[in-house]
Amino acid sequence: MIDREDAARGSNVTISDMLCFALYSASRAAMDVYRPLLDELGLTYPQYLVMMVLWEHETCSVKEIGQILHLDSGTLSPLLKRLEGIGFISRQRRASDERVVDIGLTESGRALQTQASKVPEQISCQYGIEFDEYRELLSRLKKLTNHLSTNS
Amino acid sequence: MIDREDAARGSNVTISDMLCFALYSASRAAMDVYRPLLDELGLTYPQYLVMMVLWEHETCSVKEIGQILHLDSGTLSPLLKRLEGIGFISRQRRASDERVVDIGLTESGRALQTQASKVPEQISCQYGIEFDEYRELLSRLKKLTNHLSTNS
DNA sequence: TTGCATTTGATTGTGTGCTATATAATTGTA
DNA sequence: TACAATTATATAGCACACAATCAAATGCAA
Repeated sequence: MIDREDAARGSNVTISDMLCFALYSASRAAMDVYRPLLDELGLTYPQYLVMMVLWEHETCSVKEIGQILHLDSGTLSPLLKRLEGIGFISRQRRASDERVVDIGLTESGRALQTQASKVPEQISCQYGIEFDEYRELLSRLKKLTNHLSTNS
Repeated sequence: MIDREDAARGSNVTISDMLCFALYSASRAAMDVYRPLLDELGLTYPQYLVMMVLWEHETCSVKEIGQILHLDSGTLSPLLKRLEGIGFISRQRRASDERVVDIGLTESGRALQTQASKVPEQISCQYGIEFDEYRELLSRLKKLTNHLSTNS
């Protein structure tokens, strides 16, 4: 927990001291690195995330995708519609439970994985950090996110 | 730099391995913690950031705010207009260089700082990490952002 | 002095991401 | 069996965030 004294000097906290702002900036900077590579695939970053989920799982419900990516249906429904419109996914109601919409890959969507498989290696050399540090940072971020998401 | 072998197995990279996704999730989780507190101030998170800049600097040009927050004028212009509409800031063209718009605080905007000064202390106990770790993470994130922003 | 290059901010269009709400379907309880 | 509670998804509205473009103003070189 942050030092009580530091917190007490709340009005002296500047933007540089804010972990939230550092996360916000780092997140956008990382997405900036992805953007040109994803532009070549015809995807935005959130669309790429959904494709990553489907390349890994082949088929998911909207709810499952939402749980994996921490996105709610208000965000996912229009996003999935756009991906369907582009032709990378298919959407269909589950016969056994018509509340559920199953999301699957089309042939185009599957084929895109070949090109997309180059993205991680293209990205990895741009982070400029050693693999150990990458793993350490990844681990701390996951822990932080889990904590923030469950302690509200 | 990430291990070449790991990068070569690019198609085996899952979302859990992605630093970018970890940043994206952590950023949104952190903003989720701010939201109820900022709702009480009548501010969104990006608006709060702008107010933080102005509480620190009193007056800034649009360009300066953009540089501090890494936001461009396409994002800032409507955001500042909304803050002006709420009555927390004023906008006015600089007489000596009419390309520049100076952003200042109104009395309401200044007064808001008193309430807002409680936010950091309210937030700090929710991160669930020791102060040393907070500082360490902050430092690594800044380094990463600087690296990503300058090596493209 | 003039004209081109550059800078600053604004606008438009698009894609999220969040909140609130609506609709339809399933589950659970009396 | 019937109805209330719950679940899943979709829609609407709003606030960004980015790209592209435009207009106005300033700076600089010839």
